[in-house]
Amino acid sequence: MASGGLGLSIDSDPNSSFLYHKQIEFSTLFLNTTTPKTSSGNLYSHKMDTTNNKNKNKNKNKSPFQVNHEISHQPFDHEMRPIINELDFFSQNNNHHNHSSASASASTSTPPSLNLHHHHINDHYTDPSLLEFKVNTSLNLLTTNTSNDQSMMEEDIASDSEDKRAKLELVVLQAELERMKVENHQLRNMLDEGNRKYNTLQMHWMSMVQDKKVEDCNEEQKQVMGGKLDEEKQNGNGGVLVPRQFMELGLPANHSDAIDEPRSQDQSKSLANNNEEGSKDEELVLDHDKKESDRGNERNGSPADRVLAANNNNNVANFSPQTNVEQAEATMRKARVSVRARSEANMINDGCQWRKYGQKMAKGNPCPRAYYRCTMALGCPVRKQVQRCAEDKTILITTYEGHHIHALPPAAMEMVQTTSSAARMLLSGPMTSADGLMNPNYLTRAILPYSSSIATISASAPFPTVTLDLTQSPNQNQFPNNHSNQFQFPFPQNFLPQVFGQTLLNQSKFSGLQMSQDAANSSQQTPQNLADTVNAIAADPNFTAALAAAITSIIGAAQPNNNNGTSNNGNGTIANNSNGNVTSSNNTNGSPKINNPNSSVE
DNA sequence: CGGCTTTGACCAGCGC
DNA sequence: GCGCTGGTCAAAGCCG
Ligand SMILES: [Zn+2]
Repeated sequence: MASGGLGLSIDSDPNSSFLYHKQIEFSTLFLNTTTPKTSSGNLYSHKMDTTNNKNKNKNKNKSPFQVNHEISHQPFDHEMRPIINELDFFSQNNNHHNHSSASASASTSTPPSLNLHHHHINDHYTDPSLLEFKVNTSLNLLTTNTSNDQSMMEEDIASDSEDKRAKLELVVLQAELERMKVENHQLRNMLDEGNRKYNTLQMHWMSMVQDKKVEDCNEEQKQVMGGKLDEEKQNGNGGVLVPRQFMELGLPANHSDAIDEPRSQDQSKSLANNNEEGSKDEELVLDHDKKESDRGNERNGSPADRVLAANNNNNVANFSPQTNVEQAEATMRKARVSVRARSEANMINDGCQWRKYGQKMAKGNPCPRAYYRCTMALGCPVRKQVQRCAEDKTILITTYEGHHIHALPPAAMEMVQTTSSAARMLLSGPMTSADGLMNPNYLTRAILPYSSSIATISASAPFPTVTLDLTQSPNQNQFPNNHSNQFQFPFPQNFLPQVFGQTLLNQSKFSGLQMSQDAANSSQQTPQNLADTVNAIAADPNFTAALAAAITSIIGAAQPNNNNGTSNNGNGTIANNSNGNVTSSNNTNGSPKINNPNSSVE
């Protein structure tokens, strides 16, 4: 609506913004005025005369050079009118040369004096003296009230033209404002794009470095406990399926795949940072015995527990020196995936068969919490808790824990993929180093693209938990108070991620499920190792801190407001609405299948 | 009768 | 040590 709307083609270049145009003109102007006796300097003086009487009067009393110099600086201060004149001038020139139609419209609406001057300038462009003379003449005509009718008419025309110009300027400014907005938006997009690419490269680099480090660690571990590894392999091959799984869980050395490397690195890193390595190892062993083995030894009632006990005993007997493995195992078994979904039914149909083994009244929730155990395979250690949300009883919260030892039906796969995507995004998502180091209850958040799911991950010990919220739209503002902590972040595809991915739920063990994000690593890694590593990673504050530091270094520049070191709550949230780099295969539709089991949660 | 649910009891962890 | 809470067990009962 701006250019040409009033018959004047102010901006000859529709793609360029007004301000940019102005700046370019300014630079040209300044350069010209710094050079004495240049024709362009007089040109500006002349242009001022045509539009500004005050300047025109001033110009009369000054030498051409002074006038030119003074006026040339006015646009730099605040006055926009000279700028437009200048633009107008050049646009007319451009129009003359490039756009005959536009120049025609401009000439029709331009006062005769303007055209006259313009032509004079063009005609005598190379003669400063003549030009100056013309300028003075023009001044007299416009500013002095002579009895010349023609001068009166020109004055009226000039006043009319000023009104038009004022309107035109307003319109032009508005248009330019719009252009600026659009351009600003485009620049932002470019910046985001650049940041995203940079992040991806950074993540890739980190993963490569990490892999290399962990390979070294694995080699060392193999040298230390080579015999035990063979023993472990024998158990895994000849034993029952269930024990083998747990052996895999706790035995990264069995698989020198890259997936084990992050954990080893993390732990080696943590150990290196800890001066009390020996005592820490002992604590880890004891803790593991207490938490896992003792339970199994004392409770041999259920087959699952017997399996747990057997595995724990094996692990302890075989790998008590290998605290890394045990720590990872203990951590992994505690990793959880929580799914929130609206359901009138009492349980989400996740494709598995469950047997209820307990029910308790949870604190702060009038609805009881039901405990289920997977019965699809004998000894499957997977358990889940089902509970209705206290605030909204239509929301069913299902929390999974453990890893299936059997193939899963398609219905379960959907849940797996959805949750995996969420976990992958969350793990690969950013967090500040401060969050990772200072806040044990680190929480991040992601909005799954192409789905109405919002996922959060809490790395709080001892249960790293991924929460997939299927009840809300990503558009909803769930954390109005945390906008300052939210920023876009693209998820790298090849970082650890694919990892967590399969993981916490790990429903895909032995199922041959391929993550959509099949990086070369994932194809080489066993799902169990993925799960193992992911859980260890999620629970390892050192790793999360390192990851956070790296990511923060990237994001910090783009998001200065992101408080790296001043996060004062443990729930600093990070929102991701990136829809670019996450190749999520999840087809979540926000309405998981519901069945009507006999069990009752309420 | 087998599988499942119900439900009270038990245990461990944690904070005071 | 005590109480609270979460998690689990297992006997009893229900159901197809
Ligand atoms: Zn299972």
